[in-house]
Amino acid sequence: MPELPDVEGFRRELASCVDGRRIERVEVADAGVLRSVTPRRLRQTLGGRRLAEPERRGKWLLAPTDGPAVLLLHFGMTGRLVCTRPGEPLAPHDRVALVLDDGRALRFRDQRKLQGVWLARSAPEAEEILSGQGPDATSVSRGELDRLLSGRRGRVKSVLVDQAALAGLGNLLADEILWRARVHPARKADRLTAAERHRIHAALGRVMSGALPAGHVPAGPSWLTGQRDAPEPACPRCRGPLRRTRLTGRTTVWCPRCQPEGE
DNA sequence: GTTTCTGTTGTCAC
DNA sequence: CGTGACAACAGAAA
Repeated sequence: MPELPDVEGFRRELASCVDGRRIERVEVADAGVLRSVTPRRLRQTLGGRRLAEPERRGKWLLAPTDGPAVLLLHFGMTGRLVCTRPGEPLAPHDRVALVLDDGRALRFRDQRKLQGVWLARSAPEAEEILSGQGPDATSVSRGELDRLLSGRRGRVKSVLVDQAALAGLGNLLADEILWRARVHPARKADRLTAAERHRIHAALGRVMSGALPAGHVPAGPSWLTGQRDAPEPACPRCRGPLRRTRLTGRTTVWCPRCQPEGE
């Protein structure tokens, strides 16, 4: 699921669910998702507290408590947040539940447990966990992106999905952005022209404004993402066949006509 | 029935 | 810097 827009959706889900409620208790169904905290400390730290306004940073979700501690969530490939009604039975992959004082619960549901739940003792400790991330993809300026791309010798797609360079983009979004910008994903980042870098920045903005309100990468007919899993994927722009290859170990979809390899 | 592959996330060794 | 293995798991493909 989660790339930046999905996490933005989870942020809204968390905010509306927890909304001023007290956490009555914490249930850890599978401690395998706990990363910097024991079940006991999670229960003791969060029990009786309220969560403040949550914030998204790249693919991370931060939920400060009304104490010094900060809850951090990372969803990996299969994680999500759900707000359940009182008495809702535990779903197979519910790993952690924050049960609220009205019986509803915020649940961290995650099949594969590739990432998980962190608990920082303080705001600076939370920042420490996030350090090393590049600027958030929603707010990167044209100049910043220019410098970022110009200074890297790897392929442009690898740079876009590198969280240390730019935070928030994943496999689908990177393909979507490059397709809209008409730039081949395997182009060397430092050999892009200024015009191409500009197009990437513009496409980034358009893709974000389309995906953020939706809370996921849209798969509509005008989106490359809508074609990803089709048996014979066709370019929504030129109708030509899309190609599927592997780049940096990830499936990459692009249009050979709209995104020529050369130049 | 069983094995193999794939995947919206990462890290690590080479 | 790039590539591949791996982590953990389900569902589809072979």
